[in-house]
Amino acid sequence: MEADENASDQRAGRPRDPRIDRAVLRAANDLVRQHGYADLTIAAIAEAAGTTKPAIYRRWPSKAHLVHEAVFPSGENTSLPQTGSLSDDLREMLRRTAAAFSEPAARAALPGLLAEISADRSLHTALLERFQDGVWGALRQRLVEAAERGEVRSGVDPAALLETIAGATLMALLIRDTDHLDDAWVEHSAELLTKGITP
Amino acid sequence: MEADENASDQRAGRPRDPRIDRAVLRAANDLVRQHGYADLTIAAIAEAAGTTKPAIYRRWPSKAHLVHEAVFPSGENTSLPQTGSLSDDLREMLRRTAAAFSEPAARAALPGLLAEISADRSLHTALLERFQDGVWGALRQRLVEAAERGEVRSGVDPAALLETIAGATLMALLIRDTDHLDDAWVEHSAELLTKGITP
Amino acid sequence: MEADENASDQRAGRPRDPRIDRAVLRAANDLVRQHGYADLTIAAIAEAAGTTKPAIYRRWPSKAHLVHEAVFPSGENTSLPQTGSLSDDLREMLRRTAAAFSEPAARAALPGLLAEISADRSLHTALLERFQDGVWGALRQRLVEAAERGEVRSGVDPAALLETIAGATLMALLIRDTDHLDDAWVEHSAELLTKGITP
Amino acid sequence: MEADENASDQRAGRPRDPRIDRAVLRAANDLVRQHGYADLTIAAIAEAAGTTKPAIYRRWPSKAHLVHEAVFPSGENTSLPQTGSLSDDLREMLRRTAAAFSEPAARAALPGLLAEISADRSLHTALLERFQDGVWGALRQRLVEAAERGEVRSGVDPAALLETIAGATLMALLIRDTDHLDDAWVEHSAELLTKGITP
DNA sequence: GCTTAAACGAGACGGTACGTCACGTCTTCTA
DNA sequence: TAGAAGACGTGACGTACCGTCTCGTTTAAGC
Repeated sequence: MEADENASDQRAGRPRDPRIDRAVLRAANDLVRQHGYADLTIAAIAEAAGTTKPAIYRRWPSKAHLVHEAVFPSGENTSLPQTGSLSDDLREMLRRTAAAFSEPAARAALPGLLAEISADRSLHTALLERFQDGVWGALRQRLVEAAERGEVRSGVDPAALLETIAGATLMALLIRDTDHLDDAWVEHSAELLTKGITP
Repeated sequence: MEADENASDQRAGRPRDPRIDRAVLRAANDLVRQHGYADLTIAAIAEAAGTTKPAIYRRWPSKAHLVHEAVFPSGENTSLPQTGSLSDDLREMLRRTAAAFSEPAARAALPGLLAEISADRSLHTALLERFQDGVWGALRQRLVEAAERGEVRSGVDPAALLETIAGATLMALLIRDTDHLDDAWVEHSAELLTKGITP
Repeated sequence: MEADENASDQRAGRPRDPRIDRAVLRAANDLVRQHGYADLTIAAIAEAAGTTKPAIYRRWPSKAHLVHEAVFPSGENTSLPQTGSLSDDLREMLRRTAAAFSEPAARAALPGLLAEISADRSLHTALLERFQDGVWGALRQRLVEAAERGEVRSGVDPAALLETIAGATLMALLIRDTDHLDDAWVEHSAELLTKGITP
Repeated sequence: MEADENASDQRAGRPRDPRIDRAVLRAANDLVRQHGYADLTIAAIAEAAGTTKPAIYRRWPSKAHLVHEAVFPSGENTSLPQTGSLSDDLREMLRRTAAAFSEPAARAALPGLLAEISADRSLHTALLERFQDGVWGALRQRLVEAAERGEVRSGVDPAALLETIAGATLMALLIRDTDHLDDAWVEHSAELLTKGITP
């Protein structure tokens, strides 16, 4: 992220053991899926990862920072397939958001993460960036292109549309009993939003 | 929960002091607004209300049950004005949801409440009922009526629409920096959804 | 200790469980004897006593306060036998001090306690009172009586003599390898001090 | 410990920087005086000395070993002036012990050192040697000479007398509030012990 | 001049205890 | 029986310091 991290990346002192980073992220993902966010303790993560609490606190300032990284890894595939159709783009976007939020670890962690986000600005920023750099960025680009082609009526705010997609997905998962959102839900929601934004 | 409050509400022994109920709800509302949900403690509520922890636990089974009652009082005005226009109904619905969620205590408590809801079925039920009995019930009725008049295209699921409204509102508040959602947001969202559901 | 603790000793709220006090003191005494003062942890004491850390911290402000009470119980027999001879009094005093300091728990705890005493005024006071109320008070009285009978040369300071007795005993235990100070040591020290204070 | 410092002291590799030894000893002395033994950390000493923890652990095996060297430097003046009088020798001995123990760094460190000594044999040996080689050795010699001249009654154990001197001094400093022991204390104690050992 | 080996600064490491906090319950006395 | 008061077991918190280790970088002595 910073320019001075390339060449002489090596900071003084003993370097952090990257195996610990990986083991902790994996343990956090496992445990949050098994026990839920509230019953997740740093000590348990440390033990499952074969390390100690201080080693974790050296890397992440809080449980939320750790879990958000464990549950939404940054390296996820972000490229939307070329569909050429705004309707298909929306459908794919909904499918992906639903899939990401339904993934067991994410489903277990999201409500807790949202609670902490609303009380911690640094987390807020970190989580938003993680999504902007991922799937959402791609859709925003498609929307802009579609608008240029005249397929989107003027007055549609891309950011608001993304909020609606994410919010509808989240709320559906929170309210419904089901474990995941099926194709019918995706279809139904895509139709609603497509009709909502076409001229 | 309400069934045991019938005719012979009077149980043996000293009756509960209703002033404590009121003082606790008021204190919970104040404190959650000032310190947020996570930093809210039962002991602090008890002290601010001039009573004690056991007196609170006699009335509410957990912090979440108390706060959800303190933040979304059951006696709120629920009747939608007669507009006759589905578009106006939607707009009013969005306005009310945004207002309810933006109210300082609700804003501070909602994320925390959602986190606990997703881990506690009885809370889940309680919070949903509170909303179904309130504003959401009215809109559902309007939707059904509008559908009968042919103003809503077939295939629109009222429950999904409500989820979308609530989710979009919640997500906008979570993501944006602003304290409240302005009229432009309401207008924009109403237009999106109106177009989305009309035949 | 305070006058208002008699009649209405009962403070509001649930009273402390006296069995916990006893169990903790016994456990502290056991553990300090087995593992030494430095390796003694509050958590281990709590576990051995069948209780918890907060219950201990409610009663004693620090490990040192707890241990000093566990190792030098206040109810010890304090009355010196009537000997009528200053020399015998001194010998008995040395014997008792040596016995008290040599008792396994005391031997294990004393160096650590002294270290904490020198950094904590409240402990300083507490430990001194514990001894003044015990054996040392009796000897001081004997010295005064002997001085009145002319058996002690003027210029002898009772406090300094007590310091010498306690200091010699402590230092002998710290420096020597032996577990306890034998009769020969008592005899030898008594003779030194008797000759030192007679006119 | 000293044996490997003979002729070919020079081991392969970069030699240790003697300025670090001096800086660490000075920093330890300063810090123990300011903050006391318990609140003294190796990291703080390292920082104050402008070096690092490993450099310290390369030189001293533990905090106690370092502090005992920092607080009782080995090069102190040890020769007692020739008085020819046992009484004067005792007085001088008490004066020196009181001075050594009252020196601010020693006063702050002694109780903590004693606590660690009683749990670590190697420290025990090291601290005793430091004193035997210093002032105490001289007095022991005087006592033997005085005994040969018949100025000391038979049955007086030089070791026990030294213990009494050191113990009385230590205890006086532990118990009293004063910063140092004045001449009156020295006089009083010297008289007590002189009378105690003369035939 | 090159090699070698240890000291150096920096800082992460596993480990362990700390003292505190809030939970929700229980026990006492009093109203 | 409610209420005020406060102790209870439980369990996690985040921090601190220990003494060790692993880096990359000097610094001499010896070849």
